[in-house]
Amino acid sequence: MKLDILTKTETLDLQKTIISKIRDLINFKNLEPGDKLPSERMLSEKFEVTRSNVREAIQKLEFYGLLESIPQSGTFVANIGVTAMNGMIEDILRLEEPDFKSLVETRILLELKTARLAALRRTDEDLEKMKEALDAYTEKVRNGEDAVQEDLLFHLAIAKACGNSTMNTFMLIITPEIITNFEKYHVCDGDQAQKGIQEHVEIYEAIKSKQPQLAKQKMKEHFKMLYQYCYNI
Amino acid sequence: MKLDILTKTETLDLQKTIISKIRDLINFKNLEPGDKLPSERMLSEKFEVTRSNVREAIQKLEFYGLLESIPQSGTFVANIGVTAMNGMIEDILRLEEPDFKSLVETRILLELKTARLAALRRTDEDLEKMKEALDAYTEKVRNGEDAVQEDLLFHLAIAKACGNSTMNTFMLIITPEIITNFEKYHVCDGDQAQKGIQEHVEIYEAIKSKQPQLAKQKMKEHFKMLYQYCYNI
DNA sequence: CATATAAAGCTGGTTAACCAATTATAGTAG
DNA sequence: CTACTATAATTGGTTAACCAGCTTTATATG
Repeated sequence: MKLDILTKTETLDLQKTIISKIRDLINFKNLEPGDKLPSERMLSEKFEVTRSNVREAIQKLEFYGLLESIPQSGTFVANIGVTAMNGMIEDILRLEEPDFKSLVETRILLELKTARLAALRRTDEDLEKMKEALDAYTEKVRNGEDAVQEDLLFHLAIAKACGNSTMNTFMLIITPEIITNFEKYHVCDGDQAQKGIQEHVEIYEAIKSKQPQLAKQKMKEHFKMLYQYCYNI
Repeated sequence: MKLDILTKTETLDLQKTIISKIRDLINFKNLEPGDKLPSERMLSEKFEVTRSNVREAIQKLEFYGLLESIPQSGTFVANIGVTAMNGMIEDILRLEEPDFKSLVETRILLELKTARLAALRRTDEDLEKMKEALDAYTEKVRNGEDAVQEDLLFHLAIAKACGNSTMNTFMLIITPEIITNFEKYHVCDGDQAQKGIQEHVEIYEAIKSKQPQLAKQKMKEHFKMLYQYCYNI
C-alpha cells in the first residue's frame, strides 16, 4: 500500500480529482470488470495533468484492488462490479486524516487483542525478544532517561508474538503517528514511567505464563490513563 | 503508505536489501535523530542500484516515520533513536504477506468494534447509507444474483458510521484482499446468502435502535460460519 | 477469400536529463 | 580577522525521452 499517504494536501487534492474523474469515466463508458481503461497518456491529456499524476492515482486504485495494470498492455477494471467500484471510490475519496482519538481507540483495540493472542501463541523466541525490550525499557526509566522508544518496542514485540501478520502490520502503521502525537500533546510525563514498568512486567508475566485473559486485563489497565486522556481532549 | 505493497517479489527483495543497507549505514556511522543521510545519488552508487530503487526504499521508511526527506536539502533520520530505529526496521523487513487466517481474524476484530461504535455514534445520514446498501444486497440475493459486492458495501457503510477514521481505513485496506481470498476459497456459497439477509437486517436494526451490545452480538453471529471456516483451513 | 506473417504503433515501466531551492564555498570589503 | 555577499555545487523532486513487449493492422501468399 502504498498507503502512499504522505503527500502534501495540494498533491492529494489533485489525486482525488483524478480518481473521481476516472470513476466518472468508468461510469460514463459503462466499463465492466476486465475492460481496458484509456492509456495513461490519453488520460493525462484528457485530464490536463501530467502522466505522473495519472500513474499515482492509478496506483492508489490498484492498491485498493479496483484496477490492475499489466505491463505493455494496459490498465484494466478489476473483477469487481460497478456498484462496489463506486462505493469504494467514494469511501477512498472521503478518507480523512486520522485524528488522535481514532488512532488511540484503534491502538487499544489492537493491543488488547494482540496481548491475548500473544499469551496463546507466543514462542520461546518471542518471549525472549519481549524480555530484551522490557529490560531495555526498565533500565532507561531507572536512569531517568526518556524511554518512549523502548516502551514502543515492547508493544511491537507483543504484536509480533501474536502470530497475526495483519495486526502486526497495522501496529507498525499507527506507531509512528502515535509517537508524533504523543510528542505533540506531551502524553506520558515522567511520573507515569515508573508506574509503567510495573504494568509492563505484569503484561509480560501474563504472556509468559500463557494466561490470555489476564494479559488482556493487564493491558487494559496499562491503557487506563491513555484512554481517559484521549477522551478528554 | 504507501503500503506500497503490491510489487513483485523480485523488486520487493531488492527493496529489503536496500533498507537493510541503509540501516547498516545508520548504525555504522552512528547517525542520530536529525542527522543527514548521504544523497540519493551517492547511495545508489554505493549500493550499485538505480536511484529509483533508493527512492522507493527511502519512501517506505518515510511512510513508517523513520526518515524524513526535505526537498533540495536531504534525507534525515527522524526523531527516533537508534534502538527504535533498528527494532522497527527489523519488523518491517520481516513483515510477511498476510495469510487468510490473519485477514479474517483482523476483520472480525474490527467489525465487532465498528458495529458497536456505529450503534453509539451513527448519524441519520449514516443510517440512510446503510439502508441503501442493505436494500441493494437484499434485492440481488432475492434475484439469485451474486451479491458479494453489496454484502461488502453494507459492511463498509457500518465502518464509515463508526466515526473512527483509522478503523475505516483499515477496513478499506483489507477488503480487497478479503474478496480475492473469498473467490479463491469459494467462501459464501449460494445457500448462505438467504441466511445472510436476516443477519444483515438484525445488525441494521440494532444499530438503528442504538443498542451497541446487541449490534456486536448480531455481528458475531453473522461471522460465526466464517470464523469456523477460517480456523479449519 | 482465408490465413499466415511481418511490420507499425501503442502499452506500462524505466531511465536519464532537467529544475528550483538549498547549502557550502570562495571572495571581498570593512 | 570578521562579517557579509555572491557564486558554485549539491539536494530531492519533476519531466521527458527511451525501452521491451504486446496488439493491431497491413500485406503477401496459398
